[in-house]
Amino acid sequence: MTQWPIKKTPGKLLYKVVENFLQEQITAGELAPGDLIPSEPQLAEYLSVSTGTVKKALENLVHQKLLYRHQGKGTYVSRIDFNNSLFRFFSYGTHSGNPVRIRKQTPVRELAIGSEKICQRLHVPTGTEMVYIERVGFRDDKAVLIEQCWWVADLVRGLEKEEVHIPDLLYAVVVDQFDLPIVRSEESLTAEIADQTTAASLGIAVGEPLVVLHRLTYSKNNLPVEFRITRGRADSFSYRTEIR
Amino acid sequence: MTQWPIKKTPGKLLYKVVENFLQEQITAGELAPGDLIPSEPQLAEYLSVSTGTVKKALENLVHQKLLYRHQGKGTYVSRIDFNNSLFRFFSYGTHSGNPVRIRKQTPVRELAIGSEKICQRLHVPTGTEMVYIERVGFRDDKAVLIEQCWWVADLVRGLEKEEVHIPDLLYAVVVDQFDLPIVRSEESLTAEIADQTTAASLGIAVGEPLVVLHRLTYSKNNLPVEFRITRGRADSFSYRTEIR
DNA sequence: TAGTGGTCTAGACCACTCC
DNA sequence: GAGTGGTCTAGACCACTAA
Repeated sequence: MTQWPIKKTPGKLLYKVVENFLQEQITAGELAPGDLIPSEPQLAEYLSVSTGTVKKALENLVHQKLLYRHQGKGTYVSRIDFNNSLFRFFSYGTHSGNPVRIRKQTPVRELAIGSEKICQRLHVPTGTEMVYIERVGFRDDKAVLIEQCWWVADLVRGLEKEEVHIPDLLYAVVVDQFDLPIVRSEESLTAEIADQTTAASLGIAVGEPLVVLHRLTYSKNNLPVEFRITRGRADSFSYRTEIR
Repeated sequence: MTQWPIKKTPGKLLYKVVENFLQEQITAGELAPGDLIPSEPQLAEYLSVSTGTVKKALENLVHQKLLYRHQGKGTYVSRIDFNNSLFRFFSYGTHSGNPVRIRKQTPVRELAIGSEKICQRLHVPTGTEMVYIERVGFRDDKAVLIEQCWWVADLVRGLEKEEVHIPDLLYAVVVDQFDLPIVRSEESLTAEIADQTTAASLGIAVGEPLVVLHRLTYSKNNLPVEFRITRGRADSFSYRTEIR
């Protein structure tokens, strides 16, 4: 974080002012995921408020998962955690609820022109060039899910090339090799039945139920960078919540 | 709340002691949904801690949605809110995201013996008597979802009778007529394809995708009282979240 | 007007981390 | 030992609600 512009209170809540200030720094990319932010007394000094007010603001941001804190170390900007994806509710065999490792292959990676629908999702003009990636997830050598990913090509030039190794977590490459910080994702879940090609890839019958996850991933400044559709067998999916 | 046993600090966090104390009062039913609890200074006095500590405990419980507060009035025990059900992500026609009113009919209500599976879910011996209720949900005179409900018969004697009017929210009857407070529910979501009977009831083809919701509802003292399976058309369901 | 929760401050003391 | 966040206290002041 370059410099800390001192905000004063107009008629707003002080702790909200502190929250908004930090939130803007984060979404704008001034504070990047993993960064250490100034300590409570420092923030209090800079912003001319008491440490109690800073503490309240930080507690709220921690609750929103934008920050995390370590006693004795400091306060850090959170990294996105894809373990929070709805897709971790696929168990694929064991219903124990324990996380299951899915090995991934990448049979298709190529440059392509984005369809109207895909381009709309990514907020780019229809016909924009994309890197299209298709991945298959295996558990115990059995294909259990299929991902289709569209990346805005200008942001990840060369991702389509065979030389670039893609690990299980695709986002790791993008962050490391293309300097494209991944900040957050929006997901939506629904159900479909398997069509001919999906069924063939997953080794199931046409008409079997699938759980379908749409994911739109953003970089800093709310810039959409990837749209992804993941389809998996429904028979081992269950998402749990509690109502109060 | 009858009497307030004064808790002292062993070596635990004070605000956790206050939280646990209130939480126990609530799950045990000493404090019922809708009740007004003592004020901050009163709790601080009774429990021999500062108001700041009480405030922190209450804030945590508010965040857990066990309590809610009104400035100038007081702090209350929350009532369960079924609008938080995963099922409100059915839109049935409009994808606007606005809540849509589903009118309900109750074609089947009878006493029945619970199957092994149902009884296990409700933690009662296999063969326990149940009130079985089947409901159909309509939107614009089109059947869009089907609910099957199993209630432990001993807790709702007479619910199977035609004389008992059942409104759209079944739980209202149970709370009002049978003095059975509803405290919380656990839900799990998955997908299936429509079988013969379900397809017939919903007026769709066999093999169409369904979203299936299992719900286990509890009264006070963590007593399971109802198990429910709801099936609805998948084509207008989508559940959204955000990852950070 | 009295009582409630909501905001904000000031400061003591502790536990943890790093040097 | 210095710096960090975590807990706990004490109290001032404000905004809202009710009688």
